Amino acid sequence: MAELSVGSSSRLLLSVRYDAESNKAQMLWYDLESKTLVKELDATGHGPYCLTNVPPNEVLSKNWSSEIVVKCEEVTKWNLLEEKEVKLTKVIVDKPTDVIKVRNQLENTWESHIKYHHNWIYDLGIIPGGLYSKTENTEESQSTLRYRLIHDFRQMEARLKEMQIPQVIQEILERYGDLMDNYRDVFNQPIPEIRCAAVDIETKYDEMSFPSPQKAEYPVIAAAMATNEGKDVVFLLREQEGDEEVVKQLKVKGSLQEVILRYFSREEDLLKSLFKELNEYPLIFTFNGDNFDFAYLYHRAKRLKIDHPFVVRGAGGRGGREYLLSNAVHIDLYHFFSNPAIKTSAYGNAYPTNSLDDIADTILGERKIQLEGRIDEQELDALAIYCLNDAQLTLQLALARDRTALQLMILLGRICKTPLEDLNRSRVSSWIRNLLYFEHRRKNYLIPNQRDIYDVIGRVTPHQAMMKDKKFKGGFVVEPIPGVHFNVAVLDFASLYPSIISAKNLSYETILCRHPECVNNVLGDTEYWTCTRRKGMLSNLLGFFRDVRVLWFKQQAKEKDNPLSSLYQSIEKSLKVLINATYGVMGSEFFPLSHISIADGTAATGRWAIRQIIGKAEQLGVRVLYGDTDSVFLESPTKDVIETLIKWSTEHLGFDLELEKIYRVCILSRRKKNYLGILEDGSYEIKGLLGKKRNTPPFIQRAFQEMVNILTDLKDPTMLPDIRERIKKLLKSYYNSVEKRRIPIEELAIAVHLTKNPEDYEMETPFVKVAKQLEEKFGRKITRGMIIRYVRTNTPEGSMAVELAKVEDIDVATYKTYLDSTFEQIIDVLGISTREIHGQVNLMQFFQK
DNA sequence: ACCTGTGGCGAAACAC
DNA sequence: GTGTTTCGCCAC
Repeated sequence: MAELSVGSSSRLLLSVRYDAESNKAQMLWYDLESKTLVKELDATGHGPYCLTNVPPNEVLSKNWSSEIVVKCEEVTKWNLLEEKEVKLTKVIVDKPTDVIKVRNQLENTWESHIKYHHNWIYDLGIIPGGLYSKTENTEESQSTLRYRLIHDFRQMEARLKEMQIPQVIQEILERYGDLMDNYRDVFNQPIPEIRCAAVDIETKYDEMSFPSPQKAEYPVIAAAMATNEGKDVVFLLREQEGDEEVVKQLKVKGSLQEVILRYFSREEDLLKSLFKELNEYPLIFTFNGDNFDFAYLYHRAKRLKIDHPFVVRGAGGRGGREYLLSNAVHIDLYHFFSNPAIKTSAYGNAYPTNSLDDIADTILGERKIQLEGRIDEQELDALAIYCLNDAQLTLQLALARDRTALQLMILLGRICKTPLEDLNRSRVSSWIRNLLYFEHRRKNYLIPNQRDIYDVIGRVTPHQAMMKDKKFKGGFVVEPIPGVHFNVAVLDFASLYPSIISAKNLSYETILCRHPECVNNVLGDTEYWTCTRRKGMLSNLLGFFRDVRVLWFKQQAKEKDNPLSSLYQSIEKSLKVLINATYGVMGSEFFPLSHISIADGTAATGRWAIRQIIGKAEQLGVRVLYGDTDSVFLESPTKDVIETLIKWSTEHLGFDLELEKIYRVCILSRRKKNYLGILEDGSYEIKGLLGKKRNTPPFIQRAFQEMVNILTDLKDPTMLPDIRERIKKLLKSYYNSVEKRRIPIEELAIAVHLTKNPEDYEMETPFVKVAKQLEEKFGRKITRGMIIRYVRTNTPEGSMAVELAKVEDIDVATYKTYLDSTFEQIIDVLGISTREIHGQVNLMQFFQK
């Protein structure tokens, strides 16, 4: 990254907040020269406001309880829904909370629900995470920001010239000229090195319960700070001796590391020293700091009556509080890594739980240190190593693989105009909302209330009778043709839903529009139509993101010698996250800029498209064996057929169909969303089958794996009898092991991820019973997010926690039925019955005799 | 205050 | 007994 040119007078906008003390928006800059945090208050005189259709004099003549209305201004906005200019009153108030008071007094208000610091960003057109430099001209600084975005797309432009094939980009530029102009600043700014640190603490605790951050009744015994400057500090409580700082070589992760150890006899001094050190770094990472470490430190400091560096935001409750730092930006990586959009789109759902241990294992290949005995009874060195290791893992999570996580956060922040502090704590719907709000403000469009959208479009009844607790119908799943199929081609539509939204011009202001001529522009065979007169904002943005990602960033990211490769990989991933989530948020009742018809119409068009392909394939004489939402599985199609289908799709449907893969062997059971596909090179894909699920006992997973290994030898139908015999033999030995109780307890464990606290379940399932048993027996609080491991037993309760059960307790019959159902999904297709394995003859053999 | 969606399978409890 | 509901986990 060093070669990227950024002047030393540049600053990176780490975050924007509302500062209650000054009643102003506050910028938190990272100064590239001094490498420190610089705070700056808004100097443009911007104030909180909302819009209303009540005329200014009427607003002013209302009997406001105090001096909350500063002034009223007439403003003109474009109403996208109504397609007309509207004159509104901008009611400017003193404090952000006054907006609520105004909203409660006036019948119609707009934009009153937007957080003040977000509103400030939209109004000033600021890019959070962007690189800025101070402007020379201070004349204009009274009313505008004193910074200018650094335009640094020289690299990209040079590259375009060098390649001499800018046609693709040229096409994008022409189609999305306005967006391209506005987003290339966002896409082409480098991400400079930022000084940062990660923090972790340990406390004393009670026999019975996990330390409560709100009570903070036990002393902090250790804190560790790992930095990206090679400086690691551990703060330790050592009551008997005097305070001391030593530099010591400690063995962390198998290697000797130089660590600064600070010993304190008083906890107050430990905390003061930690807080002072926290001030030295502009960017601080924690793993679960909002829910534990920083919450604990905050309450502990209050209890001990010492100054603390925290700024607490949020009301508490289920959403929890946010513990910001007054002189740094606090990023809680737990929020980021547990965010479903990040988890699935950026990390491919790779980590099994959202614990530091599992995420570190998946991303870094390293785990937490396993301690023997209680944390608060360790030798001081062992405690220091344990605590420091957690802090180092946290830092590595943010910085590993070319700073992937940090880059993703900064880029998503830039694209979605969301400050880092908010981005890392909020979900994808907030990001997309902020992005769309910013675009509205940029174009002077009125941001509608959700009610306005429903008033104008009307309350359509989603397309067909719905299943209960579903708002609309989703994808179409083809009834599979069970059997062992050879040479199966899988064709699928490239990002179908985003393509539909883009190609069919779906957006809240274009769907079911009121122009008479648009009524004929229907979506597939649905009742919906979209506008032919104007381009929808959502559709345009999504199309732009998709095209620029596929045509530019994905291509460029592949080139290893490209200095922008790492940045472009992160941009490509950021765009993927947003593209993948857009259809989902459109179907969410909480998303303010949506109407149910957008999601319903998208899914309906998807069903139409896949049915068209199925019809065409059959017309070409090819059997469709299976398909799900955007894919079709074709039985031994010729190259010609595949090419014809792909061409036909582009020409007649307007969607790109692709040959995804060819399975040498594809085993389809009678179940949907369950199959095994073996590719030409012998690698395979298991989808949906029980043998792959995380809550299947390990020994069954292993047995299933062995069966799959046998199946990968399968090349043609003549080999089936041999394969059958090998599988029968394998399964018999597994049933035998279960019967003889030769499987270790650990291998029999069923692992279930709790989605609620045990007391909140309506049904007393085995895992709920076990969770409650564990709470009673060990006095350990079991909470949502934890994993319960249990085995099925002969005891009256029917199940037992793994750590309590013995081999004799195991209910052999239950495990045999588990084996049955896991294997039945594959073997009945092969012509083997479970009864046959159990030593009984099946019907076919009976008649053959 | 916060929150992407629907379709589908299997285990087990619950309702009758 | 059966049918329905709740729950977790997965496909897309």
